[in-house]
Amino acid sequence: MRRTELPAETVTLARFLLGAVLVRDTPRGRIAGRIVETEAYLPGVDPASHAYRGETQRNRSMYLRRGHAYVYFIYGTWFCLNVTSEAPGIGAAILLRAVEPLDGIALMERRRGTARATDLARGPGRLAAAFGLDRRHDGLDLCAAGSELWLAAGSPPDSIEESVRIGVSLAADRVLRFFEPESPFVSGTRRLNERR
DNA sequence: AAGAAGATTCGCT
DNA sequence: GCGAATCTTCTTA
Repeated sequence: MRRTELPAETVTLARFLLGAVLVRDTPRGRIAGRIVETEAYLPGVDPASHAYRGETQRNRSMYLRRGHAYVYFIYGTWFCLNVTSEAPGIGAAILLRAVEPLDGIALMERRRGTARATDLARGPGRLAAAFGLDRRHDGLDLCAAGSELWLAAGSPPDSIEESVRIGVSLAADRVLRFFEPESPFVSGTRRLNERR
């Protein structure tokens, strides 16, 4: 698989990442999935972004140059993986919400405790769990040669659908979620043009 | 120092 | 559909 070059603007990157492949190379083998759902957390004024109130210990990685991993822990149980999206010093990122499992499916099944393909990585917490991601992966360069976790070129979706972001209470009306509408691996119930 | 909220998921009703 | 689980982080509600 070939590495990808990333576009330089957050929403553009959120759309670009659909169809790209997330890869983790572990001693037990390769885990890979095709990205089918993303959410943008914008630079500047975005009250829903972890970077809205400035840099803190937790969101430090969001300020890395585009193409780095920002992994955070939430609800006492789950990790979520983001791809940073702007220039160094600007806090912004794309949340990876769902992938279609491609490689390492047995590893994913073991980590997730299910064999149902559409439940392996549908939702950001499940995705990170299926890939075995945690704090160790925070700040990794997803475009670096030899990186354990990296982004590969894939196949672009036939079409892209948009909606409001899922699970956010602030700036809840902003249409910043992007997904492949035909994919059964997409999370959430808000599909197709729902823009509450 | 303490408390509330959170970019979620799962199981039960 | 609703609430619990579970704990880190930030704010001071």
